[in-house]
Amino acid sequence: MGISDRKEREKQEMRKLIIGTAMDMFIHDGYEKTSIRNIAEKIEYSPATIYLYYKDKDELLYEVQGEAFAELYKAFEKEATSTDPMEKLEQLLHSYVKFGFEHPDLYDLMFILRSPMKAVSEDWPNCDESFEFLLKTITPCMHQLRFSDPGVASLSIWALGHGLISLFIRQRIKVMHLNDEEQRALITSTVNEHLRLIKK
Amino acid sequence: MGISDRKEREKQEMRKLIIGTAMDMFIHDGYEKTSIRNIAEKIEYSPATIYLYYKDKDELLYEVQGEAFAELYKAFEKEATSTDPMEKLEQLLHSYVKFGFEHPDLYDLMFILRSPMKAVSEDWPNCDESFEFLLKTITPCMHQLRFSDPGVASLSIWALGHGLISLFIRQRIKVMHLNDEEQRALITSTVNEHLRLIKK
DNA sequence: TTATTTTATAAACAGTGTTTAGTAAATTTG
DNA sequence: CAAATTTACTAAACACTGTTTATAAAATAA
Repeated sequence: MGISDRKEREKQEMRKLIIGTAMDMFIHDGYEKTSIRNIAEKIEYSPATIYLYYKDKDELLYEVQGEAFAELYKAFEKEATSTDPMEKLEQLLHSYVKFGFEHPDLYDLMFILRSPMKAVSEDWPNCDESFEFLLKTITPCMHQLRFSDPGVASLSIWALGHGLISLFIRQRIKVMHLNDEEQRALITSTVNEHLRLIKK
Repeated sequence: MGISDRKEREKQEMRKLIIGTAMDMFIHDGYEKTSIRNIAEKIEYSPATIYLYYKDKDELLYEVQGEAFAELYKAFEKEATSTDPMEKLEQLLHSYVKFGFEHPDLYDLMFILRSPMKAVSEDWPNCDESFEFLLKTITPCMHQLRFSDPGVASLSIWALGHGLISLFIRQRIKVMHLNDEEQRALITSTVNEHLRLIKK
């Protein structure tokens, strides 16, 4: 069965080539502005070929989201390393916001873009891990936090971070009449204030 | 000048017909799924006619956003009426979240959708008023809040509310494995907790 | 009534996601 | 090895999209 092994390998390589290229183009030009035809052109295949490996553009987004969630998790592992539970929680939130600042297009496609149908009906690939990281970081902090419920605590922290980044990325903070640098500084201040407020 | 008066009046009526229809369709089917052709068909004009009254689809969104921001402001005026500053602030945040729950498609187009170019270069119509409402509600509360800066205070409250609603609307809270009703309840709890935390 | 301006549209352009029918190459079978 | 079959790929088409242009009809001005 050497031939079917190689064929399977080649199939997986082709899939990797497609989503790798898709991810690059999503980051550079955004999801909506990246067309199947553009992706096909870059990998020097016909547009129809992509449909032999992926059901539709939605599935392409779904797969790229999986890669992106894995990258976020890696950032968490690298940056939220403190042995002190509270400090680790602070590092985690800062890591999340930093990810949004440094990879706005990835963040967009992970948390702002309309969910692909596959993600709604099934599960998000590598997304649970990141949320688990938050939950497991919060748990040992609960006695030092002004929350009684871990669900409320985690959602409060996540929503604040997400709210700040998504308002920034989609340029809604414009109503505050600040320039880019001032906006980033204000967001960082607000994150720090929130971390202060939730502490007992 | 009676004729040009009537013409101006007719022009404004046509504009109202177009954005009124556009708004209805944006709410029912969403911005992306509503096409200029669909709008034209509904008002029984050719697609090209719409371009005599509005520059492009972006401008249509910009105008509808204006209407939507005005509606949000009206909701604020109706629901945040307390004479007690702190209570008024609580009413305001609850009004904001309620607006998101009750008009998810409007909320989407106001705060989540990519900004129209016109809104980036110029100003958002009727958006400043709503943010001003928040600022003016917060100002007399400052001495009772655990914030020193009104900018941080207003952004913290806005970002939390927006974070919760946008994660809900774009179905990201799915990772917490709760049903729709549980999600709404958790969001309301988190709002109440935040209001408790920011108080001195 | 004629000339001019205004208003509306049919048709086209360049793009999109996706499907279908057909071809050429690789593999399996006799 | 040759024939049959499966696999991999693509050209072309379908049904859309936002937008522009050239043209016709209606309303107004001269």
